[in-house]
Amino acid sequence: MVQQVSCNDCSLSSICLPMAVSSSQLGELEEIMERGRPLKKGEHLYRAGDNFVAVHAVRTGAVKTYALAEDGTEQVTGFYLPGEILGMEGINEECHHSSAKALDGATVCEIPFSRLEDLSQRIPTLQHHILSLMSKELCADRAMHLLLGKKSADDRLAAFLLALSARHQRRGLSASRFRLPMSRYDIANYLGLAVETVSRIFTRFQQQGILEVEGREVVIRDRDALSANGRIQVQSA
Amino acid sequence: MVQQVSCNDCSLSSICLPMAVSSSQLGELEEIMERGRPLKKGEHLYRAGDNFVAVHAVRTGAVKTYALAEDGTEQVTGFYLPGEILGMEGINEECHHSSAKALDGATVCEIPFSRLEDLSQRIPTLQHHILSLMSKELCADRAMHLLLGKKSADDRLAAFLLALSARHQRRGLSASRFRLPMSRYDIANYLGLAVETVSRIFTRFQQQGILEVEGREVVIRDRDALSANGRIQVQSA
DNA sequence: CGTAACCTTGAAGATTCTCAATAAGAGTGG
DNA sequence: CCACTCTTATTGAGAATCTTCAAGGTTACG
Repeated sequence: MVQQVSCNDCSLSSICLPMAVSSSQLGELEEIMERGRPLKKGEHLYRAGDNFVAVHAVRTGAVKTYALAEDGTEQVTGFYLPGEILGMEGINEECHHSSAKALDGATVCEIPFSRLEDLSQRIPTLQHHILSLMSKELCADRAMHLLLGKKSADDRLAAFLLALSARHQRRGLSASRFRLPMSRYDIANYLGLAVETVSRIFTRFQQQGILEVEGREVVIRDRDALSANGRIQVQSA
Repeated sequence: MVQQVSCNDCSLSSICLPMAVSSSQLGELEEIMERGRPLKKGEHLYRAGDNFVAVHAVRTGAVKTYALAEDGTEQVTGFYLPGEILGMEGINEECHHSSAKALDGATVCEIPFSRLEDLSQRIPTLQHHILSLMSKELCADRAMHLLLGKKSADDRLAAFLLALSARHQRRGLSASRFRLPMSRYDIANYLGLAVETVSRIFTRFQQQGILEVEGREVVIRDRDALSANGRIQVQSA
């Protein structure tokens, strides 16, 4: 039932793992990964506590990762779009520390980690790419730390939308018009805000002509104004 | 001027990079690293924008990392204690995305990254250890995301102190009595709070008999009460 | 010993949250 | 295909945590 599409035929190959290996070595990578595993909306890719055996590349759809606080409340820790790799937080301890769940439907490629490690041992560019990927996640986490620690609700939502926009563009899609794969609840949760706050800001951004919003469809009409959130914290005196 | 102390003689070897290599391979690791570089209080180890050439292991003292927002305000993103490795967020892009500065005095070992990568290519356990280290940082970042997104000021400070306590214990030091290497300002900044808030909570924790605080000296008197912050968010109905 | 950085405490103010109610949408089953 | 329900989204008003502003006190260090 799993579609055995070659990485070569995948539109994401240029931004996904294959970008790190030469075409002659691609076969080795393809050999270890299981491609095209389909997930229904809400289905788990893995749960916190599961044995860590593989990292995953999103092929279609979107996936969110989340952790549960001691009191059972959920904290969304990330959203993953096509071409992006998730699950690397499990390497240490060999079990997952968060859960991953499909938003809408999704398909993912599964890459057994121990075999990926072996392969990295033989392919320096692959080793470097994996370190690089993790480093990029660290950078994103630091940016998130700043966002949550210092920025207003407006700034957080603006930054979130701009980041999504950039990730769409990376895939060759429109940077100014896209569909949010996640609910307002997930956005709010991710940004450390209440749903109501997020909803109000969407409304206000629309009134200000910064966005056009219709449900989960978003059009960025004034990118500069959106970027201004967060930049002009204090008008230089 | 640089002390050439062998990793073998370093009390941190069991929790630092050497733990990932066999004693026969330790020489190779020691060969590439520069040991014991001393830093004065406030001195930078690297700055955002610097070329990324090496990761650093703290040997003595403490180091903080921080990023600057567009408006120039600082966001402290981490504190690093002896035996801990910092700087890996620079791998991607080959330049540092944050700055690192010594709190009090500190000494650090510098490990040129390209040579560490080469070495990892030949020593599987080292490769795994580095991935593991980064994975651990990712986990910590996710925990931070939860802390900043969902937890009260009390919970944040409590979690911070407990984490510090655990890191002290890991080095064989007292888990209940230690000195904070950073200022209230840095703590507040790191936790996304105002200094005044942190100061007030220290005072209150002391009044409640949870802590004894005298300047930067802290004694944890009631660990359970401290852990309770964050656990008992909602008393189960 | 003086200056500067750091820390504490109080009171007012603000952003964001919670509570509450309504509306819109998606999925389900008769 | 429509009624029903559950989830998702929007909007308003009051409440709360935390921040900002202000001032005094303490510690560190040249």
